[in-house]
Order: sequence, then structure tokens, then C-alpha cells
Amino acid sequence: MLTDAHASVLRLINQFGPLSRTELVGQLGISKASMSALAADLIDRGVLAEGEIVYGAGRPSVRLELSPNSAFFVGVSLATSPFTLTLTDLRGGVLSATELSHGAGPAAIVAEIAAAIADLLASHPQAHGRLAGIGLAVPGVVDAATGTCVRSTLLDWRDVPIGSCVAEATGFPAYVENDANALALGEHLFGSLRGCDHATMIAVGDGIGCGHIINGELHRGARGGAGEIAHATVEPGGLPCQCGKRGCLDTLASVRSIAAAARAAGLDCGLAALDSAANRGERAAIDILHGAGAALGLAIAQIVQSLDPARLVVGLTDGPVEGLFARVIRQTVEANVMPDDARRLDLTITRLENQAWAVGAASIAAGRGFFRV
Amino acid sequence: MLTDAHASVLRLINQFGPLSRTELVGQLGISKASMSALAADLIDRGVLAEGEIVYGAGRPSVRLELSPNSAFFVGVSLATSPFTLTLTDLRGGVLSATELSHGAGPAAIVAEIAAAIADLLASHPQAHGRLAGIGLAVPGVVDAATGTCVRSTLLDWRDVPIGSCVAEATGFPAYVENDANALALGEHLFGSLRGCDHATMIAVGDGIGCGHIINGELHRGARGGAGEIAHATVEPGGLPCQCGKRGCLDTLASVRSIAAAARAAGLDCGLAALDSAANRGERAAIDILHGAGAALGLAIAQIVQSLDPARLVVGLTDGPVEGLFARVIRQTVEANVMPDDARRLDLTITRLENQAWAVGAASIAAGRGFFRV
DNA sequence: CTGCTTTGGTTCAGCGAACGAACAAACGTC
DNA sequence: GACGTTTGTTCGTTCGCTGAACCAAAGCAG
Repeated sequence: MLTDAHASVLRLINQFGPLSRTELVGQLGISKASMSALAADLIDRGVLAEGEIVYGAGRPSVRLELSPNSAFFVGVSLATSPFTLTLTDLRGGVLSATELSHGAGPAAIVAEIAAAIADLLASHPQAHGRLAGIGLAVPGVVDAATGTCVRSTLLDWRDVPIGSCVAEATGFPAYVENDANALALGEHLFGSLRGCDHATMIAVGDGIGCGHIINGELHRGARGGAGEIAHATVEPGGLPCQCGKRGCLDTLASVRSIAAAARAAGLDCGLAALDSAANRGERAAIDILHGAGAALGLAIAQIVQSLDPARLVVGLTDGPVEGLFARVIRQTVEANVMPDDARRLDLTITRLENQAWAVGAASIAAGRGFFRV
Repeated sequence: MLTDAHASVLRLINQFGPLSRTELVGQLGISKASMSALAADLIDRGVLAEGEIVYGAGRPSVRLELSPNSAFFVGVSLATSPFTLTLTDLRGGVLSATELSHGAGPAAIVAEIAAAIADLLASHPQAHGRLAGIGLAVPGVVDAATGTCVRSTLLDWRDVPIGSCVAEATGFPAYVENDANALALGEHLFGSLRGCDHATMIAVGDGIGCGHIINGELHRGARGGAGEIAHATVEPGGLPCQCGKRGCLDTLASVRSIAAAARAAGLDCGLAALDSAANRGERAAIDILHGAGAALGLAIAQIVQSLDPARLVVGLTDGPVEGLFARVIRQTVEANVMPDDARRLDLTITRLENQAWAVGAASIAAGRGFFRV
């Protein structure tokens, strides 16, 4: 197995790209002797390979790079509709993405995952014997240590040991994580949060999900309930939410709620159409998008004040990333964060592809098996 | 120096009280051989001592306990008025607490600290040669790694390397931390958050401070700005705050703001008096306390939703811990946290003694030098 | 072309922290 | 008093890491 020292080498190379042994020695603070042995070992296992040779004064240095084909990971998203399944390599590259039927119970899902993986292995011979694990992104509260879904309203699950079921059915190690957490880890390892040790990822889709990277690690909270900002109250006494409370962020800023408000106002309910209407000056559209953006911006500002992340990414599954909604989010964050910090927060609003969830799920497996995140 | 293994032994004994070697082996997952050597070493250094002998079946076990007199720490609070300075032992026990003059510039403060420590050592011979470090709790943004205060509006400081100044003037290692963080770490090591790896401490005094313990460690954020909930917006468009924004938590729930609101309503401005007035049914008093409690409760609910702490302690420097203010805080938290989580959050509202800040500061030194927190 | 300098990377003996296994210690029990 | 049980120590070994010496591969000066 890989030691912690091995993992830190892989983390650094994944973060900064190919590095020479000497550069790694400088970053890790270990001796040249140890580094030499570590590199030899990792090359021996096929995880690293010698790449570009850099000429300077003295002996040229050899960059070490990740061998993408040394390990593969399957990611399953139960957070999207339909469920999706991807095969990725050690560098986060996507080799294949398929859809599963939005199946009935856990047993049917497990069977379908097993069948899909068998298909994948048949069509991707390079992955044979090198599938290192399966990651599962589940919408709801998850006990990552035991791989069980404690509670999911969307799936109508309660204490489902989905991890061990998948591991048993497939013969590969399976890891379970909350959907937003999987997304955050995926971005941390391979995406827009790469290398950022204090970051927050917020996904705005039908619902709103949030995952925090703290000190380079996923923050799950005391009972796996961290990041549940969808049901943070942003408007006391506001609209009733399905969770039983009132004025939750979810009732104001989720794509579902925005669409519902648009329908109630007699407007086309797509986010893009709504943004166009707002651009044409339609009052109702402006009000809806403004309300949603202000609510989300306020929630983000509170996160920034409380956690002080270096970077925060908002992923939108729908609508323009430069529209009124996004503009109001930015403005509200800037207006509600202490000036000194606001200038330093790196806030990105980007499009969130459907595939990102499954890639995030796969990165959970990569993180546990290789990068120790 | 102490290794990480040494520190984990000390952490466990500090958390659970005296433990036998065999119990420690079970908790730490190390071998009996290693544990035996570790214990011998720590006893040799005088940090641990053999205590109670427990008889059962087989050979009796010997509980190992912390020797309180093996190390002492000085804590300086620049967050209280006047500044305070305490001497504590390895178990967090307070041997002495003195007041410093609320001095002028950094240089004067450093000189006064050095003088106070010289006095302390003279009057406490048992601490001679065993003073392990000095902790400084500073109101404002702090770079804990370098021991500098980046910015403090209260002290009117900017980039003051107070840590190295104190270290140089006294000859002892000095550690600097934000005041609320120091308080949180103090409670984590020796107080009401002892042994709780996911916890939040909120101090309500003239201002409002907040420190998070995440994964057993202090969470400082990307730039030391974590926990700044005082200036989180809880009432968009509310009263103007000295920070330049509007509707900050500070403008509603700090003791200063409550007193100001009471004065404006023509009431006695002490929190205890206000609570009595509310009990007598005085409308204005009820409104003020209700508004303050609701604002703080809402902010707490948002923290709980985002971070999922196992325990959360609110420390009040003033007023009754069972009064209307506290009641409304509890109610608001319960009403604004998702039901499943609310039942599991351990929320305590307690009195915060002035001395706690300096004890927290001392615990920073204990944490760095001994417990590795 | 030949050595010298500079930097990158490897080899090797040694140290220290961890381990398993065997052993010694100190009780209750029959 | 022999025996089982549990606690704690001792001993030899392994393993990861280290510094120091060494080898390798370039540029560069003469």
C-alpha cells in the first residue's frame, strides 16, 4: 500500500503538474535520499513516470508526472436524474460517461451499477485490473466512514449500507459521500478548486448543495450534516419550505423555486428565458432573479464571514453565468462581507455540467485510494 | 522535544482523565511496547505520573495522570479591559490572575508583560524553569504562524509582530492568536468543549466573537479571518455598523448594542436590569432582548447548518444565562435548524468570566507546546 | 578537447521509532 | 499453592528517514 509520504508526492504533482525530484524535496521538506526511494517506488508501481527533461545549469532535471493509465475510478451520481456513471483516470480525465435508469430501490441500483461496470471493463481493456475503486455521490446525509446513507429524502432512503452493497456486488472498494461533498472534492482534486486548501463549492440546481474544503480536507461535520445551507434561513417568516421551516435559502434561490416563482408570475420558467426577460426590463423577472441572487449572496457572505475561504465557486446547472442572477450574487456578497476580506475572496460563478457530479464521485475513490484527501 | 506520539498520549489523558497504559494502547492503536516506552519517557520528563491503582482480575492497572506542576503557561488577554494576565498549569488550573494597565502602544504593553512575568516567577517558585510559553489573545485578525497582529481596530494596530516582541523581551516562546480563537481553544482543552472535535464557541460581550474547532483543531481560515460572525449580515438594510455595512449581528446582539438600544428607549442599560424589566412585562425591554436573541439565534442556526458542530457554547459576559435573551436564542436556533440536526446539537449558554480570555490565551501556549492542537 | 563548476539524483551506513513475541509482575480463584 | 488472567517490560527486528559521500550529466573556460 501507499504510505502517507507516497500520497503527498502524488498530491503535489496533481496540484502543480510535473515536478522534478529536487522540486519535490523542496516542497515536502524531506531528504533527497527519501525522495529518491519514493520516486523509484512510485515509478516501479507504474503510478509515476519520468517525463520532460529540463535543461539549465548543471545536470538536467527530470520531471515526474502522473501516469494517467495506472489507475481508474468509477463514479456514480445518484444526485442527478437520470443517475450517471463515469470512468475516470488518475488525472481526473473522463473516459466514459453513461446514464443509468433512475431505478427503483437500492438493490436494483446496485445491480445496475455492477452491470454497467462489467460493460465498462469489457470496453476499456486498459482499465483491466486497474480499477481502484468506486465512488458514490448520494443526495442526503451520509456516514462516510461506514459507507451508509443515513437519510435521503430524494431517494427515500434511511440507513442504506449502499457502500458495502456495491463493494460486495462488484468486488471493488466502494466509497460513499454526500453529493455536494463529492462535487467539492472533485473540484479540489481536478477542477476549479485545485490546490486550494480553504474553499467552498456551492451547487445551484433543482436544490442547493454546498461542500467545504477545510485545511485541504473535506469537512463533513460532527454527523455528516455540514454544508446544508439549502435549509439555512435567509428570510425569517418567508415562504414555507418542504423541510417544515420557513424562508430557507432553498425556497428562494434553487432553480426549482425560481421556476415556480416564474410560473406563478405567468412567465416562461427557464432560467435563460427569465434572464432575457429581465434584460428586456420585465419587472417580474427582475424581481424574481434579484430576490434569488440576493438570498444566495447573503448566504455566501455569511459563509465567508464564518469560514474565510480563499476561493468560492458557485456552479449553476441552468441559466447564464453572466446574467442578472450571477450579477446580483456578486453584488450582494461584496456588500455583505467585511471590506478587507471581500477584496481577497476569489468568487467564481460557473456552469455546472451534469457530468461533474459523477466525476466528483469518482474523485472520492481517487482521494481515498491515492491522494489521501 | 515531544514527538507526535507523546502529544497524543497527553491529549487523551487531558481529555478523559487518568488512563492506564493498556487503555491508552486501545485508544491510540499502538503496540504495548511503544506505549511502555512512551510512558517511561513522559514520566522521566516529569509530565506524567503514576496515580491510582485499579484492582480487577489479573494484575492491577496503574492510571497515568498529568503532573500539573511539570509545566506552566502565561496567558495575556488584550481583549479585555483592563488587559489581564494569568499563570496556569498543565491541567489548565489558574495559579494567579493579575490586571495590566490598558496601556498605550505595543512597546509599553510588551514591557509591562515582561515585568509582570518576572513578578510571577518570583512569587511562584514552583514555576521556575518550567514556564513553557506565553499565549497572547488579540482582538483582531492575526497571523498565528508568524505571531503578528495583522489588523486590530480595537487596539489600533496594523502588522504588529507582537509575538516576537514578547518572546524577545521575556526569553520565552510566545504564541499569538485571535481572542475568540484563544477562547475556543481554551474551552476545547480545559473547559466546556473538552474532547469535542467539532465545536463552536461564541462570546457575547461588548463585541461578538466566534471560534471554531474543526476536526480537533482551531479553524483559522485562509487568512486568519474565520469566525468573524459579528459582521455577518442578519438584517439586510438594518442599522449602520461601525464596519461600514448595515444590519451586522454586532449592531443587534452585542452587549454594547443592547445597552445602546436600552438607553435610547429610556431604560436602565444593564442586561440584568433589562431582563428584570422584561420579566415585569415592559414592552421595550422585551422587544430589545427579543430582537437581540433572535438575531444571534439566527446566526447560530446558520453556523449549525453550515458546519454541523456537535456542541456550541454561547458565553455571556453580562446578564442572566437563563433570562429572556438566552431563551429567545434557544428558541430561534431550534426553529431555524433542520429538525434532525436540532435534536442532536448540544447548545449551552453560560456565563463568561473575564478571566476566561487570559486562560484561553495560556491554553494556546499549552496547545502548541504540549498537546499539539 | 580537457578539465572545472554546477546542479540533479543515487548509494550507503546509521539512527530512531515502531512492532511482535516472549517474558515478568501482580493480582483473584479454586 | 498452583493456575488463569490481565498488566506492563524487555528484546530483537524491521522499516522509514537521514546526512554524507558519491556518481551523473550538463554548461563553460581555457
